Amino acid sequence: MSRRVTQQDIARMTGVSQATVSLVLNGRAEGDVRIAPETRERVLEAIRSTGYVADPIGRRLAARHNQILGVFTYESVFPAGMGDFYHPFLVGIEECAERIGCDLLLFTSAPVIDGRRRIFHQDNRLRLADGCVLLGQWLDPAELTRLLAEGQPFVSVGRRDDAGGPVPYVGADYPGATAAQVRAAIELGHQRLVYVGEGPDGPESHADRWRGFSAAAGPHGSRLAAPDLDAILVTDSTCVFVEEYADGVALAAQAAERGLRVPEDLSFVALGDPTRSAPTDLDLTGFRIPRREMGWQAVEVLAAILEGQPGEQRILPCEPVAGSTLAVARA
Amino acid sequence: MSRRVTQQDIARMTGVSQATVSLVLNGRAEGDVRIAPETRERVLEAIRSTGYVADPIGRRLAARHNQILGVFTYESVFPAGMGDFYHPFLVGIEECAERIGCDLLLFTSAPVIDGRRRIFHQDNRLRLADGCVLLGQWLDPAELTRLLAEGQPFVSVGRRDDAGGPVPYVGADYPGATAAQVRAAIELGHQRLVYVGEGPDGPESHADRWRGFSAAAGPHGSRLAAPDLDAILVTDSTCVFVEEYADGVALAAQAAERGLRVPEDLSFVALGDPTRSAPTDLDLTGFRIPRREMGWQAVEVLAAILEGQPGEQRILPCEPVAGSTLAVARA
DNA sequence: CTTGCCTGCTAATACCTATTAGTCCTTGAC
DNA sequence: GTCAAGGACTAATAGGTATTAGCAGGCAAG
Repeated sequence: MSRRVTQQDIARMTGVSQATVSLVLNGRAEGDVRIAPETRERVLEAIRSTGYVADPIGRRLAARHNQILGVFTYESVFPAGMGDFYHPFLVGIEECAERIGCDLLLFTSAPVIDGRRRIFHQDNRLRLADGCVLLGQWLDPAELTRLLAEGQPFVSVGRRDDAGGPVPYVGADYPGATAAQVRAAIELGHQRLVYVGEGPDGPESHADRWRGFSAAAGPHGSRLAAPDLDAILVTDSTCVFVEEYADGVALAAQAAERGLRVPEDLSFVALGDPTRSAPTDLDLTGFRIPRREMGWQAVEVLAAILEGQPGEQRILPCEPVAGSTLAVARA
Repeated sequence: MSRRVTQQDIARMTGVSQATVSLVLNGRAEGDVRIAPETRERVLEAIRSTGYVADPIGRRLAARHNQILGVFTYESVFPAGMGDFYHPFLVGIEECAERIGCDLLLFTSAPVIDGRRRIFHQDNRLRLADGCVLLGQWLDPAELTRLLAEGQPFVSVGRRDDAGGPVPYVGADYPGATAAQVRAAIELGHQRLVYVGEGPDGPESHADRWRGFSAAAGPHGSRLAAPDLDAILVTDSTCVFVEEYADGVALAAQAAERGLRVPEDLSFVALGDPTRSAPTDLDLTGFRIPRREMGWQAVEVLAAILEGQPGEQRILPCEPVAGSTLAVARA
């Protein structure tokens, strides 16, 4: 359990200074500082024989960066109950981090207050990482504002409204993807469309879907906050657009129970992948969120920020899913 | 983008020394060092107004620990192809880390050489964390030996053979769980049992299964390295024990194609959960690896090591799964 | 012999916090 | 008036690395 080997030790062993060891290690022999080849060899030999490796902490302290990217999630990082919705994001994040040679720090220690994690608290550890990726449906605007103000390098996965300035993000084109689905429905003859979900009252991702829906549906569209089949039937709609995949599954099942055929009597479109697990063999029409790609690109954008470039805002397209729950409107 | 606030800044603002700021922050006013309440208040006020938070790097350098646990996996941390076999371990690790207030550092940057990650390489970053959890079917014994020799605090998820000393681990009772399945089969009248897999030639987890199998089956048991149905039929066995769940699924399908009824003509027992994804509606008899619990307890053991206690070796029981592929032996 | 330049290195410092030894001041006891 | 006993701090240091300014010695040109 002997003390760890340091540059100082190597220096003493080879009769040079600690600075020389550092220089040899970093191959900084080009330019203004020179090391004689035989000295270099002696030092390298000592390093080899002791198995010395630089302490990343010291490195970080001196160099001000340490190739660590933080990942902050407002829910559990490894989702148990969320139907693995976040998993693909993490896969993308990991892949890109690996490619650029960064480690990932999961802020699991952030205390959970009122059911969600908080970034800022008395023992804020964000600075441990060079920068960080934020993941979650809803991010506290106050915390975003503060991150921005402090110049903390970060990127949000998912579009965010300005928070005292533009927020760097990699989002999905919910408005475009939603509008495309609405147009498809209209072309199939649907005259009355209903949107089920929080829409403008929800987080950005929900508001975006609603924007796309209302722009494309115009006067043909209406909205219900709760997944209530009776209320839907009252609107006399023929096509239901659900924010939450699981709501779609549940509503379709209810409709079937009442003798309505899906999709002949009532069509369903899901605006994205399931965030809650929804065991079913129903294959809802809708679109796929490019989650892995979003994770990957978020790291890409973060890396660019860390190199001094301005924070980007990217929107990625969603891939349509044909599914089996959208049909020609009933007569 | 101003420089980060340090204790020095707070000290200058309030006209005290950096040491005083540190003392106030750490509430060390008890015992031998005292701070006047009004000074304390001034400092706290400055901290509040600037939003100062301690830099974890400085902390780590000075205090020698930083509440970070490393997670090293020989494969991807977020498994894409592994059928999510590792996911439950990570869930357990995260839960326990959260409980004890630690962050998790995923060593995604470790370079992949010959298809697997290496712990030791020119830029070893293990020291970044207080200790680390090792995850993977096969861990390089040379690396384990070195970790042990260097006194690096670590815990393996999964039993490991000694590597120049006992390795701290949290493993599953594969011998016991396997033996129980064998005894169950024997009680159902099976006379010839065959084990399909690497067994003694594989990693510890496979060798353990084989040990349990051969001890319980005695002369009734034999082993085949490859999942080859013809070879199995040649042995005239009535019950097949597969190391890999996916092999069991494939073999059962082949058997069915040849007109053999499963389990009436041929029984199958899977020795653990699927490591490769195996889409099927077949519910193999066997046992469940307590993966979440193993992850959780690994962190527990690591935490104990970090507090100076000796590294433990724990073996957790596996829960039997009744399934539908084990029946009374054919006459 | 001076000047200047080059080579090969080292001393010093910065980075940020935690801890310990010690200093200065006030107050109370004798 | 002296001494002791706290109280309230601060100075100094450690911890490991990267960087920069600078120094000693040798050599060539003038």
